Amino acid sequence: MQTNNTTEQQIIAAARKIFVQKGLAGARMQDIADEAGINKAMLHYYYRSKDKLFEIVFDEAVSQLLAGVNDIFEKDMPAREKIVAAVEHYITSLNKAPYLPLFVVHEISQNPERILQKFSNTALLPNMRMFLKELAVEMENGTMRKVDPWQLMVSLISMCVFPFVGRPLLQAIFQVNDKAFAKTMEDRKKFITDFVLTSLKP
Amino acid sequence: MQTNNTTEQQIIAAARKIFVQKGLAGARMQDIADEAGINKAMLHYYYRSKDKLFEIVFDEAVSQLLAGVNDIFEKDMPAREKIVAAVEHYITSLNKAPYLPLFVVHEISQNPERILQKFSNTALLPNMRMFLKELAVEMENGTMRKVDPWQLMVSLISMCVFPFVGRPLLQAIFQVNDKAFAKTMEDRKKFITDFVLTSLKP
DNA sequence: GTCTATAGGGTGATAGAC
DNA sequence: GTCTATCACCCTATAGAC
Repeated sequence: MQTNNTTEQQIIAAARKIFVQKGLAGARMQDIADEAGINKAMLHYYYRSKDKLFEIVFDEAVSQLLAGVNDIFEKDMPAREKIVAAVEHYITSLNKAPYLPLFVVHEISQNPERILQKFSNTALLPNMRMFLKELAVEMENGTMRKVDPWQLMVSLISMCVFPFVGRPLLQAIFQVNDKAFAKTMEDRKKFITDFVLTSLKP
Repeated sequence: MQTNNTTEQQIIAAARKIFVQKGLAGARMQDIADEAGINKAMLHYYYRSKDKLFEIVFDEAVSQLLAGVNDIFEKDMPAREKIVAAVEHYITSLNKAPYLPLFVVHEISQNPERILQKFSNTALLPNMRMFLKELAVEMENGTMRKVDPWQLMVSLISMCVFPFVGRPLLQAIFQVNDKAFAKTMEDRKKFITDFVLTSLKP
C-alpha cells in the first residue's frame, strides 16, 4: 500500500504490450522486463511465472473485447438502433486497440480450452441471444426482411472486426497506408449501418 | 531423382501442419521431425534452417489463400455474378483449409515486411482493381445502388473469411459445435450473396 | 542420405546479497 | 523490494560416424 502497486502496474502494462505484440510463444520475459524498465527477477517476484502473467493479460483482453457489447444489446431500443449503436461502439473501440482481436483469436486457437471453459460456466452474453430473438420477432412481423439472425449477427461482427484482424494483409493488397486506413475505418461505421439496414428493409 | 524427393515432401507436409498449427515462434524443429517420422538433423540437411523451411510453408500458404480469386475477377461476367462466384469459391476453399487465414494473418503481423515487399514488387491483383472499377461503372449507370466499392470489397472478404479466423471465439460465444459450424458455413454462401445483392439493388 | 552426439546460445526460474 | 549471478533445461544447428 506504499508505492509498490506502481511497479505491479508497470509490469502489467509492459506485459500487455509485449504479449499482445508477440503472443505467448513469441514473447520473452526479458522483453517484458526491458519494456517495464526493471529487472527480470521482479517479474517472477510479483507474478510467479510467465503463464500466470500471460493469463492476467489475456483475461483482461477478452473482457475488453466483449465489454460494452452486452450493454448495448440490453438497452431498450428498436433492433435497428441497436445495430447502429453496436457498430459505432465496436469500431470506435477497436480503433483504440486495433491489435486486440488478432491477439485474442490467435491465443484461443493455440489453446481453445482456455476460453471454452471460461464461457461455458457463465451465463453467457444473454443479451446477445435476446437480441437474436428480437430480430426474429421483427422478421415475423414483417417489419424486417427475413434472414437468418445468426448469420446476420456473424456478418455484423465480421464486417466490424475483420478489417482490424486482416489489416496488414488488406493494406498490402490494396496498398493503403496507416493514415488512410484509420480514416477508412471511421467512414466504415456509416457504410456498414447503411449497407446492413438497406438489406434488411422489408 | 530416385526416391529422395519423397523425404523432402514428407518434411514439407509435416512443416506445413506444425507451422500452421503453432506458428513460427511456437513450432519446434523436433515437432516437425516427429510429425514427418524422421530425424531432426534431416530437416537441416534438406532445408538448412527453420526460417528457410518456414518461408517455404508461408509463401505456399499465401499463394493458396489468394489462388483463384484473381481468376474469378478476370472472367467476363456481370459484377453480380462475380460476387456470387467469389463467395462460392472462397467459402469452399476455406472449408478445406480453415486454419490458413489465421496463420497467414498472424505471421504477417509478426513480420509485416515479409509480405509487403512480396506484394509491392508485383503487378498485384490487377483484376481485383478492375472489378472495383466495374462496380463503380454499374453504380454510375444506376444499375447498382451507390456504395463505396472498396468498403464493399472489404465487407465481402470480411464476411467470408472472418468466421474462419474467429471460429474458436464464435463457437464459444454462440455455443456451436464443429459439425454445426461446418454446415453453417455451407449455408452461409447463400446468405452472403442474397444479403449483399439485396443491399445493392438500385 | 540418415543417424547419434554435441556444441553454442537462449530462456524461465530461483538463490542470495543488499 | 530490488538487484546480480547462476542453475537447469530447451532449442537450433552442425560435426562426424556409418
